[in-house]
Amino acid sequence: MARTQGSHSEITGPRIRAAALKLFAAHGYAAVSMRQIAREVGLQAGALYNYTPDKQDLLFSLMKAHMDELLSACASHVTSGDATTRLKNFVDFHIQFHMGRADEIFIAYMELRNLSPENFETIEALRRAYEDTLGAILEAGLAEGVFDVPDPKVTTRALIAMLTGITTWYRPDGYLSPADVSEIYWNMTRKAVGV
Amino acid sequence: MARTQGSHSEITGPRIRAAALKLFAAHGYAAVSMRQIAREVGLQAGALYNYTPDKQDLLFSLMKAHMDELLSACASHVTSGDATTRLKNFVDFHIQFHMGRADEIFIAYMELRNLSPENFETIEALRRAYEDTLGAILEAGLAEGVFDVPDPKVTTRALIAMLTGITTWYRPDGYLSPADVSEIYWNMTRKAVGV
DNA sequence: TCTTGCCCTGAACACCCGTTCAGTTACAAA
DNA sequence: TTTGTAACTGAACGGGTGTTCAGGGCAAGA
Repeated sequence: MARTQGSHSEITGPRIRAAALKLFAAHGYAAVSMRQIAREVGLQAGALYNYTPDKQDLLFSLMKAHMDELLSACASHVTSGDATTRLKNFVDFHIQFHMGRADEIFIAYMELRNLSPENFETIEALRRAYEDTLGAILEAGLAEGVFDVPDPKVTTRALIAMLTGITTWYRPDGYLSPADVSEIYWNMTRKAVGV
Repeated sequence: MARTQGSHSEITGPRIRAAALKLFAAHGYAAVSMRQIAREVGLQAGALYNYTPDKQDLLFSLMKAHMDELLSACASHVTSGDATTRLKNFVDFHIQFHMGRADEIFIAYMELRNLSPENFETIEALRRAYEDTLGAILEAGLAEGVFDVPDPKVTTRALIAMLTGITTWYRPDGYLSPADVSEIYWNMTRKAVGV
C-alpha cells in the first residue's frame, strides 16, 4: 500500500493540525508522539512530514496561528471611543474569543517552555503586543482622568490573568451563559479600575 | 563502585525532590527523564528508586506537599475578624506565600494533567479546599452586607486567577517590592468586591 | 491512454525511556 | 574488629522516540 483512496492535502493538513491541537492540549506537547497524532488522523507517522518539517514546528505554527488570529480579531473589535468604552469592548472581546478556544489558550499558555528560543521570542512578542492593547486603554483612561490605576503595567497583567482564568473553569453546560460571565467580569474589571 | 562517600538518605532525599521540582518546572514532567534528575543530584537513575516508587509518585508527592503546606499556612494566617479583614489577610497571605514558590505554583497548575486519575482527584480536592476558604470569606462579607458580589463562586475563581498570575511576571529584582505588589493587588481586590 | 507527480506506507535509523536487580561499598552498631 | 544493612552502581530489559527514505498506488492533465 502507498497512497490511499481519497487522500488530499487540503483535507489531511487541517486534520493533522486539529488532532495535534487536541492532543497537545489534553496531554502536553512532550507527552504526545508523532505516531499518536498520525493514528488520530489515520496515517503513518512518516506522512506527517509532508505537512510539517518537524514536531516543534507543528507546535509553533499552532501557537502562531492562534496569536495572529487573536491580534487581528482584537484590532477589529476594540477600535475607537473613550477609554471606558474601549475597556468594555476589550473585556467582552477577550471573554468571547477565549471561551470557544479552550485548547488553543491552554497550549498558548502552557507550552511556551517547549518552544525553541527563537520561536518563544516570536510568540512572546505577540503576547506582549496583545497585552499592550489593554495597557494602552488603561493609559488612555488615566490621561482622561477617569481611571484610578496606580500601575497600568501591573493592572494589565492582573486583569488579563483574571479574564483568561475563565477558560479553566467555564463549561458551556453550566448555569452561566457567556453573557452572564461577561457581565460579572466586566463589573469586576470596571470597579477594579475605579469606574 | 557502589555506595559513595557521605551518602545519606536524609540528604539525598531532599536533594532529589529539589532537583525534580526545578526540572519539572523548567521543562515539564513529561519532558524530564529520571536520568536527568539523577544527573542533577550526581546519582545513577536506579538510585532514585530508593526514594520514590516511580516517577508519577515523585510528581504527586511534590504537588501534595505543596498543597498541604499551602492549606496549613493559610489556616494559620487567615483566622478571625470581620470579612474585610479576613479578605485582606487572605490576599496578603496568598501573595506572600506564592511569591517565593514560583516552581511549586507552576507545577501545581501545569502538571495536573500528568497525574493519574486518583492522584488528580486528591490534588483537585485540596485545591477546592483552598478556594473554599476564599469563597467562605466572600459569603461572610455578603452576609455582613459589606461586599457587593453577585456570584461568590465565580468571584473566587476570578480573584485567585488574578492573584496567582503574579508568579508569571514578578521578579524580585524588579522595580516593585513585595509590599508594593501586595498593595496594588489588595486595592484591586478591595474595589472589585465593592469595599 | 499514458505519464507525471503528489500522497502515503512500512521499514529502518540511532537514541532515549522508566524500571529492575545482582553486586559492591561505606557506614553504624555491637 | 566484626557484622549487618542502607546506599548506590552499572548493566540490562522491552519498548517508545523523532525522523528519513525508497518505493508504490492514486488521481489529474496531456
